[in-house]
Amino acid sequence: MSALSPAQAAGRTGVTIDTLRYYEREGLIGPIRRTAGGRRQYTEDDIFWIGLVTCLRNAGLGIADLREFVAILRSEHTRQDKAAFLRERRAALQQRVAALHRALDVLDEKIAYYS
Amino acid sequence: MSALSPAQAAGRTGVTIDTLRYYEREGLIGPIRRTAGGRRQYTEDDIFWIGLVTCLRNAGLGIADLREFVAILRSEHTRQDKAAFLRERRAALQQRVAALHRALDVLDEKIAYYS
DNA sequence: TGTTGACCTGGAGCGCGCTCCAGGTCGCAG
DNA sequence: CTGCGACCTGGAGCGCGCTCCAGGTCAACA
Repeated sequence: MSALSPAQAAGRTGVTIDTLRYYEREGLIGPIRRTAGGRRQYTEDDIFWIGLVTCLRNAGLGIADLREFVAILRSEHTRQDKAAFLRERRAALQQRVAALHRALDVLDEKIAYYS
Repeated sequence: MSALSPAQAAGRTGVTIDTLRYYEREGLIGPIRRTAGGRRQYTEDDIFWIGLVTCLRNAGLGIADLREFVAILRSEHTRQDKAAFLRERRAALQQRVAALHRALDVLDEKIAYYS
């Protein structure tokens, strides 16, 4: 069973070791399995989940958002509740996409002006 | 000539008075014209520019980005240079759009799973 | 002219999301 | 067994983007 060291996990995910520990403290990932001596051992599942979290972070979700995200997906809520929550988050992201497109339009207008 | 008080400017733009002053200090807007007594008087042009800045802020550009943006547009650079700079910024925003779409895809997958 | 409230300035404070540090532990290589 | 580097913890520090505050000024109105 492949177990990755913190350094390897960091390499695979593009996230620093400190940030990985921070995410774990904040409940965004893990808890990560430990060796007898207390060193973290990341599994492929952990790596996958970290990728998911960073994807959502890159999209602008905050730490608190992600914590709620993780908490709900892991909870005993019904599938319907989970889906509803996800759809709500999805709508929030689409708002951000809309804001981005407004900014692109502004830029395009300026570009046209200077071209 | 319509001159707006700080409170009116804030109301029109949806930005607080403190933030307006902050943006001015940082060189993102203005300098705003003053009365003999030192009070700010915002013009319609100022309001328009503030809208542009907040649009770009909402899209995720940082204060330093905006400062550079303003500096270049106001500079004596050639039209070509300005257009090139704007296109570069545009590309960066599109990267953000792409990141957002990746997150939307992730969410859609989860939604499908729970539906 | 006096009161009142919006405004002024400089600077401190704050929440977020890391990032770094000190002082100690683990575990492999020699 | 020793050395050494990767890892551990708790906590401090930092850059960003505001936000708030104290102490003072301006201007409209009674």
